[in-house]
Amino acid sequence: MSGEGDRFFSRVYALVRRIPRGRVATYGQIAALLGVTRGARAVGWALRVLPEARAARTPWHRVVGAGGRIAPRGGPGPQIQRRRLRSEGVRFVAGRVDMARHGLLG
DNA sequence: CTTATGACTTTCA
DNA sequence: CTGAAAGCCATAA
Repeated sequence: MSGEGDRFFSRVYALVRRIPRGRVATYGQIAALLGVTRGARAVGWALRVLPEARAARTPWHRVVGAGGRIAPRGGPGPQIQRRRLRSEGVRFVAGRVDMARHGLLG
């Protein structure tokens, strides 16, 4: 198979779209769920190039770094992400998402 | 095919 | 706790 639907990026978007409101997943977890144990950076790349059209229906803000850290990057991204998560009831502890409470297994 | 890139992660000092 | 260094991956050029 080699259609766009099989592209790694598309699979990342599809999985991110399944993250429930009020919950978060790490880049590494998403990569692992896609069968790429150490593809965290690739997941980050996928979200970095996330088309604005898809962004509207993709809860990209529910993807955080290991330990619940908001991935630092240029622009207002981090601030927006933090605000959206808080509006969903996600709790932060010491500037990091409380993974024990909002992580995939929490 | 070879390099470069980046919204990562882990390890070590 | 901080920060640097190295490892890893899918893409782009």
